[in-house]
Amino acid sequence: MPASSLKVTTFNVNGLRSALRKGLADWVEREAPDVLLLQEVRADPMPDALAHLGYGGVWFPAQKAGYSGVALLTRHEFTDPRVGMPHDEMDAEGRVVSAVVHGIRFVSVYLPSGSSGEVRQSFKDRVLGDYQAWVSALMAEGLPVVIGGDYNIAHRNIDLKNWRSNQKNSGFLPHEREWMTAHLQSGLTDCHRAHLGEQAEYTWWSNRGNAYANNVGWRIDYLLASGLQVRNVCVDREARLSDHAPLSGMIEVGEMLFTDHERV
Amino acid sequence: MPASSLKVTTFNVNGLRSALRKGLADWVEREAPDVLLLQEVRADPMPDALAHLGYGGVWFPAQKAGYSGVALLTRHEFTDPRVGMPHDEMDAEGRVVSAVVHGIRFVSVYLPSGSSGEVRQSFKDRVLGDYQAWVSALMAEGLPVVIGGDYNIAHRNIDLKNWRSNQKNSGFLPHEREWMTAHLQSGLTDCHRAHLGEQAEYTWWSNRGNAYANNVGWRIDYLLASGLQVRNVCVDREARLSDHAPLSGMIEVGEMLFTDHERV
DNA sequence: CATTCTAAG
DNA sequence: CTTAAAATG
Repeated sequence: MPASSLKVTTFNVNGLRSALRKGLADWVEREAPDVLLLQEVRADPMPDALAHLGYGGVWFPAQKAGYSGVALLTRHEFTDPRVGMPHDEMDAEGRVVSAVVHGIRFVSVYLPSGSSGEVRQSFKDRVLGDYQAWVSALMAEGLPVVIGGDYNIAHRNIDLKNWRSNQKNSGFLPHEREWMTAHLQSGLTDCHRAHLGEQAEYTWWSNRGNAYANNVGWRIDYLLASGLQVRNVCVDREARLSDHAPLSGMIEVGEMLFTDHERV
Repeated sequence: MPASSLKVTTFNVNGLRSALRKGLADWVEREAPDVLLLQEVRADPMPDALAHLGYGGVWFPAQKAGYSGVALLTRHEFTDPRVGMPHDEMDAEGRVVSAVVHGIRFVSVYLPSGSSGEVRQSFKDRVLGDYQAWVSALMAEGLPVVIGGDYNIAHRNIDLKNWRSNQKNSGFLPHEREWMTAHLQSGLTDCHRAHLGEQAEYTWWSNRGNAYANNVGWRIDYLLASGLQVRNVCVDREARLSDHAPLSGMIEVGEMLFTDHERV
């Protein structure tokens, strides 16, 4: 067996059942990610959803039915699954899950939206600090880390179509952008941005108006990495399985990390 | 102009907006009822819905949005529109509307369902007495009366597929059936039954299971008449615009009742 | 099981 | 605009 690689996909499915109705299973079969990080599952755990393609994993639903919820699915063996982080409010909403696959800690995260009003914005602001601390502690454990998720923050002007008119809107507030800068400076590479250079590419388009047709989008989904490189990062804008697009990348892995029965 | 007739249709649309999406306007254009009695409109008044076909009329929505609501639409002039009856609970739910067309008082009525539990069954039972008194008073006014509506009661064994297993279910309870017998004996003809003889024909099929395909239905929608005859009563089982079928009949009317500008 | 409303995004 | 749930039938 030659030196191999792991494909990782992060995807806010906006309702796993909805995405499945639209053909998510075919997409997953075609794209065959080794690790699939899902956000906004909006359902109780569905271990059977992609089991026929060999995927198992960790589910972390919100307490409230039909709301939020994340999952980490993989065709490989995984260890040390963890759900939540030390933040009661956040954990009630099923927003972080992680596990180790081939010596890499993968994280699926769905940071809160603040767009529905002050209450949720201040919740989001409170979460950001605790999440940063949690990620720093995770990185300090020594394993390489790959985070995929919906941060509900566009980092820079090139990360949304209309940055000028959105400077007072949640998701592009100055303090959110500064938090994102600090988050990356804490030791994470924004793999998608690294791959794009200064080009614009979005991962989410509002359902309202003709945002998708006019490519009036935001880049709020990220693949972040610490201690390894993610190459070939790409957005599948054509998937149309959600209001977000799947974001994928390749991780180079030495052959010694694989065992035969895991690679079918 | 020869002696003419009025076509009347009663139809529980289970959401007027839904029925319009499924082609109600085409159905109305094709069938061209002179008077259209609607139940379960489940929307605020929609005077524009069938205006392009010449229909205007009286709307009586429930106070609660998206719930219940009746209407009486006609291509003719109408007088003395009335909404509700003296029953606060009933009137809050938009369940009776009437108007006079060509000297005939038409009524659109949607009697409550009792199937969701005791509270609603006892509401239904209370309504039945007051509704009977209201209809008797209406008939005493002297005009011929045509009532079209969803009574949520199957009268006799032949009025539902599985009468044996439904004897303890709301809609076929002994006291409801007795009420219906008394209602008819108060001076109303069950025009559909009169037309059918002892044949079975249903007007509603549950959405659950394969009730429609297996014709496991109930006859709970009625055309009732006092002081005139309704002929050619027919159910359009094929319409598929609702879980109910439209029920129509013809009323013979002397030519002197028509004025030219009303017949386009 | 289908409709509409609500909360949320 | 879309999802999913809740209430209602």
